[in-house]
Amino acid sequence: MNQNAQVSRIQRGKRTEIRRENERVILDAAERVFAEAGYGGATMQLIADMAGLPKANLHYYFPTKEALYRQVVRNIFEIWLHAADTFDDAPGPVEGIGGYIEAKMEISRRHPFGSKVWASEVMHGAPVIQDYLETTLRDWTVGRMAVIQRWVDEGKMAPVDPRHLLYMLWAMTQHYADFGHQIETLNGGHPLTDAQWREATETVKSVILRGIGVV
Amino acid sequence: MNQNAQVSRIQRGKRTEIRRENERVILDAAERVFAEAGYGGATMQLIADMAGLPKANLHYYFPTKEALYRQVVRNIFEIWLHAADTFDDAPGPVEGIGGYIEAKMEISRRHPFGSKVWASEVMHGAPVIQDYLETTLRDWTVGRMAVIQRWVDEGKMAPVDPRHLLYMLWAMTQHYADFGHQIETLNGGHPLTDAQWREATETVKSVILRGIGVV
DNA sequence: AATTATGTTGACCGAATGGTCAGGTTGTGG
DNA sequence: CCACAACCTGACCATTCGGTCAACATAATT
Repeated sequence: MNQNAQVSRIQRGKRTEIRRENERVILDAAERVFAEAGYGGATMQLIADMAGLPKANLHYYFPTKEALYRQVVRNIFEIWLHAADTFDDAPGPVEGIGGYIEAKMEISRRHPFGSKVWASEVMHGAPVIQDYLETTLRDWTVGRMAVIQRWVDEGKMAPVDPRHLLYMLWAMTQHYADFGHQIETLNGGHPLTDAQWREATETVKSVILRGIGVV
Repeated sequence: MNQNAQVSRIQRGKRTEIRRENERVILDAAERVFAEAGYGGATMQLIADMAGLPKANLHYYFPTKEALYRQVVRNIFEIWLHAADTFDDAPGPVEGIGGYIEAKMEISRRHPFGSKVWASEVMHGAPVIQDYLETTLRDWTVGRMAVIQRWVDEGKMAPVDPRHLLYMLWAMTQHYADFGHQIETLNGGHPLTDAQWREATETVKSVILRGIGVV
């Protein structure tokens, strides 16, 4: 019975499980190495070492360095998009934008490597995910801009350009991940504590919400 | 006489002039290539091609790739620091912070490559300019935080955490350089026009200044 | 138990990269 | 005009990198 319980919970064939686990380990290691060294600076050997696997094994699961990188970037992009769920059902800018800031700050904290990979990719001209920018991200942006514009029209917030407001939100929240090293250095070399993260989030929220004329 | 005029204006010895000019050309090309490809992705050959010089000539002026990179980063850092001159003699937050935003937005526009190199360097853990972060930047930051805190104490602005306010300013202004490609893509593939840059600057300024309780 | 499909890995390869160097050219000071 | 110094560069080298492959090990299937 013990065996059955295990099988039904996790093991749907050991093969699939091995594959799932190895892909996860490799992707985690790759995300970190790509973030710390950049695409050009990252080597398959380094990723392999961090994953605890021989290099040839990486090429068994991901045919090329670019394919591996592509998968890492797409994973981040998914997380990134879902942060906007808070936007959709919000009755007004206080909950919508305030919640979005909180969600994105949380992502910066939980996924600093992914955020850096994304930033690096965009900074280098988005060679891999240009199509995503032109389709998914574009649609997403247009949709949220419409929501913000509606709030403006309904007098729920000051008449702020929705596009640049979105850019400001992205910039500030991602800054805490992408420039985390600089922030840490200016914090005496220590990572931000729980309280400091809360402080940062609250400061951003209060300045922005007051800045768009709510509260 | 024509010869004398030229000599007195630019040529203080042709040798020094050649050196100055070549170093400038190399540094410009390097800044661009490092920004677009990252440190690891940049090659001396690529920089040489962009500078229109043979690769061996680069090594004559800059012994190693790292030395060249180091010089590029330091040049950016200098520009970056000078943007805060507006801070010093300002009577209050409207002029001080408003002027700082304008100055940094202008830098993002004029030196997009440099900004990206800086961002890349910090994102990768500042391997080259860590000492600068710990000394120059730290002192700079402490100084400006004091100015902001004084404005708060004098009741000239809302009680906003100076440190996080500075981070917000850096984040938003640099975003327009570092994520310029994303912004351009979302702008239909066209670079921001003069009017759009003004719009961006004004939006950032108005939201922030209102957000810190002035105007 | 035998056969097949999937996973594993050390050894290897061609290409590219950072850097060197010898032998040249050009400017400069005497 | 000469000699020295600064500048220039094609050819070259050692190293490293992404990627391949053959041989092997393990799991699934019949």
